[in-house]
This record gives sequence, structure tokens and C-alpha cells, in this order.
Amino acid sequence: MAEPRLSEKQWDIRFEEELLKQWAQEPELFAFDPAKGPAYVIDTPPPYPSGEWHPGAVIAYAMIDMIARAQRMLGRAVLFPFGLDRNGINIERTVERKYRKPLHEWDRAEFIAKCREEIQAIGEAILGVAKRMGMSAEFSNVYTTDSDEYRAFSQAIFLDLYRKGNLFYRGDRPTFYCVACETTLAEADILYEERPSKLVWIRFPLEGGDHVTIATTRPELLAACRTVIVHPDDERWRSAAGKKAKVPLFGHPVEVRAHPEAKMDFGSGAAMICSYGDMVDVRLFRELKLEPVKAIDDKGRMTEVAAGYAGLKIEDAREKVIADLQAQGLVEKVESIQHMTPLCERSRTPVEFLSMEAWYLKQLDARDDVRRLAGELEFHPARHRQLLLDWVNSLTIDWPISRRRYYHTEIPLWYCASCGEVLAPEPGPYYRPWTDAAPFDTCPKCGGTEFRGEDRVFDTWMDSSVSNLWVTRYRTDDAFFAANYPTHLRPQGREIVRTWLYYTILKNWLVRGTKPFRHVFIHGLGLDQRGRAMHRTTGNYVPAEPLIAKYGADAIRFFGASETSPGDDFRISEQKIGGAQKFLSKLWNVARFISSFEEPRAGKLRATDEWILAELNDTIAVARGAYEDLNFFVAANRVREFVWNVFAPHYMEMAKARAYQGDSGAMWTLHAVLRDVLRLFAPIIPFATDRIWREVYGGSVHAEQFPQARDVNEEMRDLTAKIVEFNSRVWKEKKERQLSLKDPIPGLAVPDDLHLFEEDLSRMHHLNP
RNA sequence: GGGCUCGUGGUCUAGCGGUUAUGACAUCGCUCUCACACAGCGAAGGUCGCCGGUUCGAAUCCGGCCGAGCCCA
Repeated sequence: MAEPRLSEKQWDIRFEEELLKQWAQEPELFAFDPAKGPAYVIDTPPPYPSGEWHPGAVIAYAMIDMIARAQRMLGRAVLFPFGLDRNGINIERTVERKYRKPLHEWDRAEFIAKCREEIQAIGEAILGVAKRMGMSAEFSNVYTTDSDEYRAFSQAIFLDLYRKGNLFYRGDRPTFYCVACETTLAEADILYEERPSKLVWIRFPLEGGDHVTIATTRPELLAACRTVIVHPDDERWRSAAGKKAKVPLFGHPVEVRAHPEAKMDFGSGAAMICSYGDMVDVRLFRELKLEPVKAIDDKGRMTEVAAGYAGLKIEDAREKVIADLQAQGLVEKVESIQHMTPLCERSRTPVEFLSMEAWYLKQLDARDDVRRLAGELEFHPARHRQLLLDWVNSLTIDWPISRRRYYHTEIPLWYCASCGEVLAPEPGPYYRPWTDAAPFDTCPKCGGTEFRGEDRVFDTWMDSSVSNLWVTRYRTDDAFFAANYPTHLRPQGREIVRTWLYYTILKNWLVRGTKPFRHVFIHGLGLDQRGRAMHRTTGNYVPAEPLIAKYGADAIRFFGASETSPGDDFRISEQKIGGAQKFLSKLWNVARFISSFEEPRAGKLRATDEWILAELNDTIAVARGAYEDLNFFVAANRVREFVWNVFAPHYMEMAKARAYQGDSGAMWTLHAVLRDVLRLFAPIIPFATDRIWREVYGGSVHAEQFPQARDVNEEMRDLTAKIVEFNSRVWKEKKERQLSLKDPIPGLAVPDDLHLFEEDLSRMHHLNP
């Protein structure tokens, strides 16, 4: 026996920093090298840099890294790219806030430059955390979705599809809109607040006499009223349902319909449906196929539709309408109420629903194909395929792909100034139609020579939905693309199944007519200790970086692997992460003990050695299978169980005495188990396993493959339970009799069915003094 | 409000028609036994979300409800 090669008494997270430097000097360990085996390309989710990383995201990316490392150790040449999704409204919002100047007041070029400047710093921070967590991605070649190359790629794919014809069209559809900021809004830009409001009860005359009284907070929209609804169970308006009513002041007839959307206990129970007062209006116009009119323009003024009120601001029109109605005696009463009002987050102006012209992608026609492709993808876990199918089944409208923003990929189209013809340029270059000269001389339709560039941009999912085509080098490396498409794996969170996963499948179907990847790995969301979503606004947010600094990447990684069920949401517990640290020290000490013995070339195995190797075989088989299935929960817990509950307490104690005497069988077996355990744990805890491997064996565990089962007598496993039971009995009895573990127990003998291990067991428990 | 998924000791989890319902972490007690007190041994802790049904028998199958999460409105 010699001094242990591992001199430190326990795992220290400072080793992690040392290893990061070491790995940086050995890039070939994780580099994509086709010579290493069949390729395995991962469509890594490019994170959106927005301040710091959510701890749930940190764990999710660690899981993806475990997959990459496991695949390498299964013999595949892994291409593990890393990107940053830097387009979009978040960074625009950051710039707007910082300079207190809304988007449309900026010079476009200047605004874009500011966005680029801000996103750069935030992106660097994300990369720092990713590297610190031990991600083995291709950091030497980080792609960004706001680069000219990526945007040109996204545009080229759009143009290819555009040229196929008949996939895109322009249409009108209501969207959230802020009249103060003059911009469309995403749902995420909206907050809700109780605001005082006037509920006006207005009398609509019915044909053949009588009337129906509707209650509304938006009387200025009377001109856009297209129907009145009452609840089917509402006795008050039963006789009105089905009749025609005349809209006051404007005189056009509308139908009174029985509809469950009407709230009997709100106002009069009857509501007018206008284009558009709120989301209910939007929904019912769609459902009832009503013809909308635009009563409010994009500056927040009444349009010609409002006749005598045209040109008035919304609030002024509202007051004038109420006054005119009162003059005609059509107002029953005006109530003051508190009303949940959607507001623009920035200007706190009530949100309007305006119908805006937008470009649409025909997605409804592709639903059957997407459903079929969903069946061809292998989901991990399998049950999450349903999330995608449910979404596809719930689609009712085509995909609006245009946005009136700046820091996004530009829609690469021009319009003929004289005839309005849409002109699509050659796919390839990066087009910025709002500033570039038109790449056309004459309009092919009318011969016009003046062109207007499209000034709108794409929804960011138009870019994100081609990430797998980008990483498989579509359009740039035909041989690589042919060999590696469909991409092998798409890992992602379940909250973006309806967006990233769905849009990618849709886009790939339209572009290539196939599924985009073979496997989909869906992880859950990181919740707080009580199981609630973690938000800064809820006050239960725990930043990731202090956790990493305190417990280290391996502890967090092991927590992520062993404490979270694949595909389910998981509760982030600092206590549990702390517990994972103990596990690292235990592994360290097991290795430290073994490292005090030489590793012989070969060993003369005894029964005890054959037994633990049989147990190890089973562990290897289970862990390999789990890794193939992208399930490191099973892998982590199975290997841990083997080390903690079988190998360390039973085998190591049984073999210890022989090892001290230099027995080759014991020494060989101890090292064989350690090597295999380190390799099996390497994808999950790359730091600790590599530190141990380097100190004990030299080289890196990350250059190794997973172990294979050995040719040993598998039937020895049948004795495991008996061994565990016998050892526990002896320990318990000594404890009860207050004997030292070194003391013999008179009259206690090794049972007959364990006679194979008699010598080791006797010495372990000092049965024969 | 709607859809989907999930619901086993404080936490994570095995079991998926018949077991005294796994194991781990945390808790408590005892022990420094020469790899490890970030250890070992032991203890306590669960009417398997609730209510009904099917069955000789249900954590396990069916229905309803409740709760959580995600998505949609």
C-alpha cells in the first residue's frame, strides 16, 4: 500500500476552475471530429440573452451537455453547436428603456446600432455561465441569429419558399396595438390594471317594436357594432334573440344572438360586439364570421366609418357619443365601474385591437403533415408528443410572420411603386429593404422603375425555426447536410413546444418535405422550492450564479440529473444541491482509497471480485441503456446506487484486507470498478470524474468510451441480497452488543450459502480471532 | 373560462390489480471502525390528492372533484 494518489481529503470546487483552464488547452477532447464515429448533430437551443440566466435554464443546458457527453462516450462524433438568439423585442425594449425613447422616435439605423451594442455585453455574460457549467459545446464558433450570415440564411429560406408560390399572403387581422407608441404589441408587452370606467346602458330598438339594452364601456365603437349577444339562459332577453336591432346614431341593423359568451351578471346581460373593443370581440368576429370595419386608426383617432365623429380622439368621441345618445333619450343609465383594462406596459395607454395588414404563412394547410411528422419523431419522454399534437389541433388561423419592429430579420421584399407588384430578390445576400437600393431595374409586370422596400421584419420564430438547417449547414455544405439531415437531436423546454418545435417542424416540412430531426428531448421547467414558477416579480427568484459559485457546477449538474424526473418540472432546492456536494466527496474518497493501491496488469480473481464485477456488469448495462434513451436520471441513480449501497459498504470492506496485503485480484478489481464508475458518471459530473481520472490514471476521462460488460459469471448477482443481509446483521449485532467493529462475535459464522466468500467475510468482520 | 400534463412520508422517487408500499435526501438518536463525521449504524415519518365505482381484493382500472404547472383565451 502506498500514499493515495489523491492527496486532498475531499472534493473542492476550486478544482473546477483548474479543470476549465485545462480543458481550454485541450480543445480536441470535445471538438467535432467525423473520424471519431457516426456523426450526432445537436440542434442546441440558442439562448435569448436577457440579463442573467434563470437557474432552471442553467440546469436545462447542463442536461443537454450530459446528452452531448454521453453520445461521445457511446462512440459518436458529436457536433454540439452553441448560438445566441439575439433578435427580438427584448433587446429593443432594453434600449428603449435605457434611453427613454420609444422605437418609432429613433432613427432606424441608430437604433439598430444601439441594440447591437447592448446585446453584445449581455450575450457575453451568458457564454460565461455556459462555460462555467462545463458545457462542452463548440464555443469557438458561436453563431448569433442577428449576424448578417444568419439573417441572410433566414431570408434565403423565406425567398426559396416564396418562389414556390402560394405559401404566403397578406391579410388583415386584429392585433394588440398601442396608439401612443404606434406599434403592435405582443401579449408579453401588456399588463392589466383595475381602472375606473363608465358602463353605459344603451337602448337598441328592435324590429317590430320593443328594444334590447346593451351595456358597454366603449360606446364610441357603435359604428363598428356588428351583432348583439345575450345569454341563451337569460329570461330578460329571450324574446329579443333572433331579432334584428337598429344601432343608435348609425342606424345599421344587427342581429341579436343567443351566445354563451354573454355574461348574465354583468351590466344588462346584453353586449354589443364591435371591431374591436376587446378580446371577446376579436374571438366572436372570428367565430361568427362577421365582417370587421376599422373605426379607429393607428394614431388613435376615429375613422370615416365613425361618420360625424371622424377625426376625434377615442376619449373625445366617447364623450360626444354619450352626449348625443342622451339627447335622443337612448341612454338608460351610466354606471361608474372598476374595469380590468389591458394597458401598454410602456406608455400605460389602454390597448386597442386594430386590424393591421400583415404577411401570413399558410400553416393550416400543413396540419395533417405536421401531425404525421410528429408521429415520426422519437420523443423523450414519449408522452410529450401530445403537447405538440394538442397545439396543432388547436390552431385556427394562419401564422402572421410580419412585425413592425427594427431589431429583427428584415422581410426581403420590394413593391413596385406604380403597380404594387411584390418583388422577391434572389436568395443569398442579406437584404435590408428599408435602406438598401432595390435589386431590380424594372418591374416585370408594368415596367415601372420605382420601388418601395418592405419596412417590416419577421417574427423571430421565422429565424429560430431554421436553426437545425443552419447547424446542419443547409445551402453551404451539401455533403455535410446530406449526411446529417434530419438533425439527430432537438433538445428543448416544454414551454416552447408550441413555438420553436412546432414552427421548426412546419418550416422543415415546407423546405425539405421531411421531419427536421430524429429525436426530441423535452425537459421541464425549474420551479421554486414550493413548486411555483420562479419570477422576479413573485419574489421567489434565486439567481444561478451565486449557486454555482457556492456549490460548483458538478453539484448542480448532479442535482439536475438525479433529482429531476425526465420531462417533468423540477423544484430547485438549494439544500438538495448542497446534498449533491456530499455525493462528490463520497466519490472522491472512494477513489482516494483505491488510489492508494497499485493497479496490477492482471489479477487472480476471487469469488468476491467476480461477484462485484457481475453487479458492475448489470450497472453498466442499465446505465448505457439509459444514456441511449437520453435518461440520465436512471443513469445517475443506478450508478450512485451501485457505488453507495453495494460497492463501497460491502465490496470495499470485504476486499480491503486482501488489498492491504497486495492481493492482485482485489487491487485489479478495485481499479476496474473505479475506472468504469468514473466513465459512467463522466457525462453528469465532468469535473470530479476528470480530476480523479487525471490524478489516478493520467489523461482525461473525457477521451474515454463507456465501459462494456465483462465476461463474468452473472449468476453471482443472485448472492448480492444475501451478502448485504449478512453484513448488515453483523454490524447491527455488534452495535447492539456495544462491540467494536474489530471485536469478534463468538458463535457467529458465515452461512453456508455464502461459503464462497467465507475467507473475505471472516476477515472483514474478524469472526475468527 | 378552455385544453393538456402531473399529483406516492418535508423533498425526489420505485411500484402500475394481491408486497408488512421501494430507495434516496432532509430530520432525530448513537458511534471518530486505519477512504470518507461531506462517514457508519439505527429510529421516527405515508389512510399512495379527495370522493365514488369496478373487483373476493386498488397506490395500481374507471368516473367526478380538488391542487399544481404549461399553453390558449
